[in-house]
Amino acid sequence: MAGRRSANGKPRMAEIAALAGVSKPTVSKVMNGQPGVAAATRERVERVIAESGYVRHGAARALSAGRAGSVNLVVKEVDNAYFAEIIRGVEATLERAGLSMVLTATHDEARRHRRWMARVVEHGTDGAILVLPDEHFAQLEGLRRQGIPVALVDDRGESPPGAPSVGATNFAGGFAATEHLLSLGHRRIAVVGGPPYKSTRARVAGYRTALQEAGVPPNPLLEKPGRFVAETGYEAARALLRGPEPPTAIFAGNDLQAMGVYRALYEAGLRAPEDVSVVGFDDLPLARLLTPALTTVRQPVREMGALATRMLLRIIAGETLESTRVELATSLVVRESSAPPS
Amino acid sequence: MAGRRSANGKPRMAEIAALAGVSKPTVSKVMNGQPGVAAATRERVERVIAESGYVRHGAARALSAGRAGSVNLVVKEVDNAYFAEIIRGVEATLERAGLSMVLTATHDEARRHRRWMARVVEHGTDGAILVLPDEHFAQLEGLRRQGIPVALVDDRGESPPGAPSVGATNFAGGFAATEHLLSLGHRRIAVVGGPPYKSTRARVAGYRTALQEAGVPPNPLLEKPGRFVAETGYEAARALLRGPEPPTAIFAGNDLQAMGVYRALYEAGLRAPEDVSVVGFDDLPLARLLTPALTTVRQPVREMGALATRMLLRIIAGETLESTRVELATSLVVRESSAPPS
DNA sequence: CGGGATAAGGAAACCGGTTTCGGCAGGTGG
DNA sequence: CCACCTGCCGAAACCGGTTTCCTTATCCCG
Repeated sequence: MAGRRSANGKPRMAEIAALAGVSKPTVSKVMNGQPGVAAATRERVERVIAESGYVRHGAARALSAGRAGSVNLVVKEVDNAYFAEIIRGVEATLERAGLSMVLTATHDEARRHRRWMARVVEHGTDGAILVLPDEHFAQLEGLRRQGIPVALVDDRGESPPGAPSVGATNFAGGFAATEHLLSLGHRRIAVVGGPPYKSTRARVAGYRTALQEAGVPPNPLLEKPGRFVAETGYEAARALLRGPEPPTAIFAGNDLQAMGVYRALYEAGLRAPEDVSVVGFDDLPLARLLTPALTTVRQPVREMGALATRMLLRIIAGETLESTRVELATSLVVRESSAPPS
Repeated sequence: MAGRRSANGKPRMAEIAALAGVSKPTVSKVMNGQPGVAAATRERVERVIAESGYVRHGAARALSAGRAGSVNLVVKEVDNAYFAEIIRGVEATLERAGLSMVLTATHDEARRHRRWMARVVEHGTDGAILVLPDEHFAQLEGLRRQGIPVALVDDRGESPPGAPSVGATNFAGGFAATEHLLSLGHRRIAVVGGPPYKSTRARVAGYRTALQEAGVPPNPLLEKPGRFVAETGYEAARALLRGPEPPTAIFAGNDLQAMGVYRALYEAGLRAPEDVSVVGFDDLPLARLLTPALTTVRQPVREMGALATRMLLRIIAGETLESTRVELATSLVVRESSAPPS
């Protein structure tokens, strides 16, 4: 009985076929835009589909066609503007390709690696995009051994061979930020670092190089460690401001840290940029909303997500990528938080 | 040949069965923890599974078992702290339940409704969570007619019957914020509204009621419309500050608008809270990071997402919910941006 | 007008699990 | 010693599409 509905009441392809007076394969061909169907037949089937509001059963499609129709995006945290921007870029690109996005958060807990990896694999996605992966090489390799194509965003520079990765020109960004402060006349420029990613180190390296080229001797007291959260920017700035020779400018490792720096200044009764200039990194949407609006190094985060997605889609499609590592350009965005020292 | 691998090289259940010297159904029972397997057999199968790193094929599982193992979360935008918090709450709850989260963004484009609805249905999720749905009743009804359980977060108050919805006590929040400002001695208190959601109107209603109870006559000039983006808070505040009788306090419709208010104050050379007190709504993570830290009405956004998810899971499990509408309590969080008028 | 090429469409196999149902072995009670 | 029950396990059907392959109808040209 082709006209019978499935248990949950959703119409099945066989029913559509019966209504249109054709067979299942013909309906399938119509829905997938494949040739081999007469124009009149095609139109008739399409009308029946439209009228009945028929939607294919995803799982069945995935099973028989071998594609899941979804890509898994793995981030550390969801509630973080940086990751949100990447999610946005990935989402937009997948949407255009007609794929769904499955979001997995690792919460940065090493012991959960196996869990989410199993989840990713079991959900049966067509590929995975990992952002700032902390995972060891071996675990990534495990994903790929399961036959799941992988693309990386802002990785630590240990990508397994064959997995494309998208980053930004962090060195150039750190250099530009520092050069900007130097050109304003600053000499005592502090920097707040981030976690030991390759990208973070490159930013600090750019900072050091810019100082060196300007003939400013390096000062270890002005280099503070941190993580990519506001608190560490706050702590670092507090320590710096209380130090023997407080800086006239602070280059924060990212925009969130810069917010922490703002807070430290606020509590100390100081103002940016009058007393201390502040420069961030990332140019998250909130950077321009802060008061004063934050001078920062723009990292095309959304585009990085979009590009990684496009690369992944090409791998899934079976194409071979010419370059497996791409770095998008950073650019300095001068706003209100930087000015010549008083 | 049970030992043969599938085209993509992933081991299949038949292979595992062969390795363990049992049949497919037995492996299936073991993996699903079903009875009818001797302890010794179970252990043997489990060892083989562990050793081979076998992971079930999600699509096949979804097809035959009738459950997809994923829930679709539909939001307007991904790169918005409010939605990010909800995503976080949903993600955590689903993760605990062993389900995957599929994220769909509507981008608030009415003409795309059919598109994402089709995507949601076709991906074959077990249920959907809609946040701040703009959709018409009929379209929501369409989703449910497809047999997809739905839960709503912060809806406009037109939920179709049977779909649970989670909100917050917006009226009480608006009331508390205004009462706080009144108790500080403010009388000229402005409010910036949001889009015409039920929840937004309730906030303004709370504001009006608080003023009324305090014997402060309503002043239409102090009520500005807006949307939930920083720009409208900025515009509204600018207009208010330039008006004939500028307010001594501004109650922004949400935290993003409050950032816009901050900017307007900054550009006017005014400070919060010395010149103008500012109160927000939501208590997004960034509220406490701003300078001055924002006094705001806390809305348990993450919990709202988590609760909606739990309700959805119960519907999926076939349970009947006793109450279909839940409102979580808001609470005033006093920080630095509010003080007595000077 | 006959034979080969081409296009349209359908029957059946298949994807990889889950579920149903029946068989068989071993234990128990009469 | 036999009938009956229980627990363990596997053969086969099934989920709802896609793909392969073959049949049939139509067309074209010598």
